[in-house]
Amino acid sequence: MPATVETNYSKCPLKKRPIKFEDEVVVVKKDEPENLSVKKVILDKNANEIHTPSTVIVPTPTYPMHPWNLHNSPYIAEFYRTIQNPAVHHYQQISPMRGELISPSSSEGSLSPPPHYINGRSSSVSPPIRTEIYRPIGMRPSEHRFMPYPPYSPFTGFAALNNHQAPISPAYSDYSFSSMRSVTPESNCSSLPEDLSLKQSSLSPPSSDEKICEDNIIKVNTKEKVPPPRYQCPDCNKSYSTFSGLTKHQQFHCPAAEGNQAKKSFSCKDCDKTYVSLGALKMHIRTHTLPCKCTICGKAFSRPWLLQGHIRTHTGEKPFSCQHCHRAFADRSNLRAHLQTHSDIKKYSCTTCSKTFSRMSLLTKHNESGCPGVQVSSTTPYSMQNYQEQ
DNA sequence: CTGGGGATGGGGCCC
DNA sequence: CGGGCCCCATCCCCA
Repeated sequence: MPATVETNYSKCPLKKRPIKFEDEVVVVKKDEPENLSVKKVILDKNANEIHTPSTVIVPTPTYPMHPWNLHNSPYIAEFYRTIQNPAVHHYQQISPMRGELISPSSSEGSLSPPPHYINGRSSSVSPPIRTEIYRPIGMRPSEHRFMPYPPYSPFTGFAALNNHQAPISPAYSDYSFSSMRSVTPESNCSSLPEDLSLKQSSLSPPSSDEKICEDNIIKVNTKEKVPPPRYQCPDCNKSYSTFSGLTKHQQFHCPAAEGNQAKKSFSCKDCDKTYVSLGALKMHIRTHTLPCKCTICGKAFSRPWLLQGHIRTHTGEKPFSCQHCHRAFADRSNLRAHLQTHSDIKKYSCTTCSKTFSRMSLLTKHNESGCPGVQVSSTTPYSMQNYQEQ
């Protein structure tokens, strides 16, 4: 069967993200010859073409069952099968390209993970197409510890197993490969058997609290906790709990790295606004698309919480009340402005006549309307330097 | 004109 | 990376 490359938008839940399919893996149910239904699962031959470290999506209860939900790694695809078909536990894998059996026909049909995914990175050499069994024989779906919650990265977990190291926590919240870490095996647990596939079951990947011992019993170590990793900036030694935090710091904040790298800018195509991050630009684009619509009056807003505040104008809800006069407000900012009216010391003062104002806008008006001591130019906008905060 | 309330926009930060 | 939240700013309106 020739490899085909297909761009398919129709089944992509995100609609805009094409999925490339290259090969099919045909999986035949092995131990029930009377039921030779061939289960076709479309897999990506070369997972790293789709799963760049930044685009890996971890299975969630929301849509773990669809092979087209970008979870089309062999792992996820097999996971999809086992969950969908609780009766099917045993598989053989047949290469559709060569028509040959590519998995050992061990009675349990489980395989060790392909080296292609070791450490979550693809190797330069493409591996044979293989799939994995996650649930051991006889285990009911409800017992399946690889149910897709909490979020679990099959790449990280199996990568660790394959390296004979303690697996990564399924609950680990940072899915990026850069964040992966490993720990050495516990002393009272020997390293993993050379080939997990020869053992009775290939259990679903344990959490970081668990160790696989030689008897394949997963032991939970409640004492030993892997400390959360810190990501340190090599330039200023500031550390961050997430890799993305460090990246942001390096890109935009690190004074030591100033000038080390070109600062990226992201421009809006609908207007001339430019932003330092894609996220900021995306946020701005919402001000054009206004995706949040009020169901009562139809007015549209750029962000959900803006709509929320607007809906309060319909309902009359005022959750923010002044502790001094108990007057209630629908918006926290307006309460804050109101609180200024209770303060003897006004926050904003004119540097020229020393008159104070509760709000910046009032000081602005004061200057624009002609502070007795200042010459206001009609062409010069009011500058922040014209006032002093108290 | 001034002061204040109401409504909304947008950047930044944290999770 | 996105959502939620916070904070600041601004505009409009009214007393």
